[in-house]
Amino acid sequence: MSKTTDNTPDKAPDEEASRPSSFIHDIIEEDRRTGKNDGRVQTRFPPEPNGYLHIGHAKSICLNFGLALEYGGKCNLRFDDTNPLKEEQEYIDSITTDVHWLGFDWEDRLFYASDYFGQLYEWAVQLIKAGKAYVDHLTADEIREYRGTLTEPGKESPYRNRSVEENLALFEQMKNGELEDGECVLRAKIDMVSPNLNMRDPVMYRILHAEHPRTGDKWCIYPMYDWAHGQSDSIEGITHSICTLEFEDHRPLYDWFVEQLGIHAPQQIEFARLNLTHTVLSKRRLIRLVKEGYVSGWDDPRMPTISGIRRRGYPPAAIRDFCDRIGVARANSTVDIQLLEHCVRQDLNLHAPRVMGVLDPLRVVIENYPDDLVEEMDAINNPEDPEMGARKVPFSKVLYIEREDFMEDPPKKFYRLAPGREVRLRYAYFITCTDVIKDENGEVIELRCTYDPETRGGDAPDGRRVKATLHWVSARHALEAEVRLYDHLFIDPFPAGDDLENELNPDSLEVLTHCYVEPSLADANHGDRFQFERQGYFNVDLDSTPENLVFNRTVPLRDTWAKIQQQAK
RNA sequence: UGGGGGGUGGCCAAGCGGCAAGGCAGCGGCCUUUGGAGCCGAAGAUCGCAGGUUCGAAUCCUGCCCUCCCAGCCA
Repeated sequence: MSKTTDNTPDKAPDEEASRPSSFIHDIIEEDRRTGKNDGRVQTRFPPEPNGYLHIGHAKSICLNFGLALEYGGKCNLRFDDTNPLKEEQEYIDSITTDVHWLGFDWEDRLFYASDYFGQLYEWAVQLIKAGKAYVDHLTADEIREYRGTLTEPGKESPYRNRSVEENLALFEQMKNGELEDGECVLRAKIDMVSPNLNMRDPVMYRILHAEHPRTGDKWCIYPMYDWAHGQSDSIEGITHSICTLEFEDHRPLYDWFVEQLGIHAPQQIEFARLNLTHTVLSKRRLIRLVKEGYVSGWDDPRMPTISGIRRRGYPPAAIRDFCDRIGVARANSTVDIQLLEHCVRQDLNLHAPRVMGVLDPLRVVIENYPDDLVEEMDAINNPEDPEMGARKVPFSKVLYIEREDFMEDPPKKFYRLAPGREVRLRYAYFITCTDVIKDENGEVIELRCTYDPETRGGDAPDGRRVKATLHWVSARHALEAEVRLYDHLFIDPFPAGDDLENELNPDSLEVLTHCYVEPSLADANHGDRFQFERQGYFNVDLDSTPENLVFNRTVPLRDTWAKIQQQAK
């Protein structure tokens, strides 16, 4: 993969910079101190290929790959593909794309749980021989009944004490496809009265005559998560197997299998998954949004999916920064989405070239400007980074400015253009509004202004000041564009995400047409990110063509004027 | 009313017995050819509650309250 500044995580161990601290770092550092695993750090990111990755996964990805980077270890990418009924190649492809996009590289360590089906089968036979596993012919319903409840102990299956020979023969039949789906399962023989339901003889294998994306029809028995995951970790020499809190109750089982087999024992460590305000991050709800058409797809720029935020224009470095800042802990929490937006702005402020674009155009005619003159004004590409250079922006007699930058009868604190008032056009001239033209409905359709030739570039030789600087675009030279404005998907900061009809923000998407942008944007490519001065950060959408430019508003600039207006209410 | 977790300013989160970091949000001000950015400043915490141990407790002990997870042949 290509390594660019934009896409390379900076986690090299350094002395002074404040290293992230968390209970996981503490565990790892203690392990290194005591020489556990020879001081090695090996992690993995283990997605199930049954959906698209979202910002919550990014937290796990940054954590796992980040720890490996910090401690000179390795992080594998492993697909947990043990359920052919739900998994598809499409998801595998999107996941690898997304992890790479986030800036992480698993080199030659791309693995699949299905790589280990053979080994898992042998180990299962080993457990059967040790009297630690048995084939159970109870139906699914019966197994549930026998499992007991949270407060009542379970009871043992009548098949629990079959002989080793019988179990071996039956398991062989399961593997050979001689039995029907659901006819029986292989179970671990542990403890039916354990207060931890996971220990009440958990199912290890079920029969599924299903085509697997990678192993095809080679297998008709598939391992359950608990049986596959820890053993896969062990095979790969994982030292710290990091997962989310809901697997905490599975840890005793994870440890039990590894101990019975006498194989390398990774340490499972659980952390709290990410929740974000104004959105949902559960796979089920995200699927509904897509399948029921509330959004245009998995990559709709309003979606919290990696593909969605990528299309929206969020830089991967901003996501990484966000993941560093939210920390890792065991307390369930919901992070304010404003922190994510802050990280996006901070990255884009430094890296996005500035351009001018008018979203809601108001025509301005400079009456004392020569009819056919065109001047090329010098504009700085990024005041935060001189290395980004400068460009020329054409100026002429007829311009467009932002409609909201003019008020006929301005309130107190409104510094922008008004009748008789002088303001600066960015990188161009001071202009003064001399007349307001309206249509028959009284709506302002054009402004007449004069300019001061002495102020070329934006400074007055006599030292006089103006209170506002407006962005603008030359009417003759401007490119027409469509601009899509986005807002939070859900109105409520803590949506249940079930009653979509009422919970979704009806204004989460606003499409603006007939916007005008400066001509330099003609060569912009898909994904290119810009700051439209005074408005926000935008990128070129996938739908954009040279004939029909389309921009997404990634995130607006902070807007203190809007705040003042709010306070006035 | 079984088991396993968690409760530190509005939101995250450090802290690991010596006297509550930091970030986001919010609030002032400075600066500014983006009302952006940047800079400066102030404010904000009975550390879930109640006891106890200790010279000293957010940190240790006890009890209580609240909250999250678990009864898939999903992961």
